[in-house]
Amino acid sequence: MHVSSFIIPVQYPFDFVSAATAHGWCQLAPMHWDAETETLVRGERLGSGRNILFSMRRLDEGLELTVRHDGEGLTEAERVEISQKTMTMLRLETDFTPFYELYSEMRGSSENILGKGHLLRSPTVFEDFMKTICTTNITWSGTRRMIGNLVDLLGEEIPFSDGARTFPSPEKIAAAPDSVFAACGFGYRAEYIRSSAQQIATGKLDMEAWQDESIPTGELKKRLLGMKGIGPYAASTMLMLLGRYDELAIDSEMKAFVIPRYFPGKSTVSERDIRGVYSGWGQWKYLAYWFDPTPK
DNA sequence: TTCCAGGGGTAGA
DNA sequence: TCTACCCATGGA
Repeated sequence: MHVSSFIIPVQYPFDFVSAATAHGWCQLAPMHWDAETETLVRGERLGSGRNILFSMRRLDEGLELTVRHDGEGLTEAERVEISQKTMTMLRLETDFTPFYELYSEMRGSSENILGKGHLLRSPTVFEDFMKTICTTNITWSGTRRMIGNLVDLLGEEIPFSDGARTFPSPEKIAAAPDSVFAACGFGYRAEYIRSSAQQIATGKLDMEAWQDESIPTGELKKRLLGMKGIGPYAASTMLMLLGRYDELAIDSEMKAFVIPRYFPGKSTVSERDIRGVYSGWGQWKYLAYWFDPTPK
């Protein structure tokens, strides 16, 4: 086993712990958050064909990446690939300054928000899509179970990693037998997962192209809603993961947050009223909700 | 047993 | 555009 370690520069303020843990993605395989060491760990298959386990940790001089792998030392291309995946996962290239400025304007100070906003995402749009499908109409424990099963049953083994695996490719998921889908416990979501993986595996769909910032949000939303299994909630969640924060993903969780704070005494509130709560936040509505400090 | 979860597809108005 | 009904699965 080899352990390689290197540092990638980070522009501060950047709140790494917030980025890694502010939403539940760090609890979904093949990601793992070690709270004690404040380290984010993930299994990954590199373009070179090598399967690695890498972890990231904050240092004053930047983000330290530690990579476990077999065979020879990492090539320069592999280091670049790991760095790029890290940048994607933590949105290190996004400038949240306009959000902090608006936050300061709306709430009087940006002290509590500086460095936050980098909600963790997967290295690929495909992985986030699979995970988003598995958050619909199910408890969070169910989401974790389904994704954990998917990674255990179809992900590739990583040497010297204590059983860690990679997230399976679209091809692997598309080709998996029904028995594996049943064992994952997807329920009726199985056909959505299978068909989207097949569209990618057969080259009919390039989901990674959705990262293109020149696509208008409205157009992106239309494409998302055209996918089986993606409705208003899932489309808005995907838009957030794609770095578009102007839509709210209204689900039972958001209602449970908003109603006692903004509509005390009411048992139900229309989606229109919920949108009204964050209507003044322009391009940053989702983050305004996510980092809303309003007490109950 | 029934209800429902970080909803969505479909049919019918 | 809106509503009723159905959808697998597991936990409460």
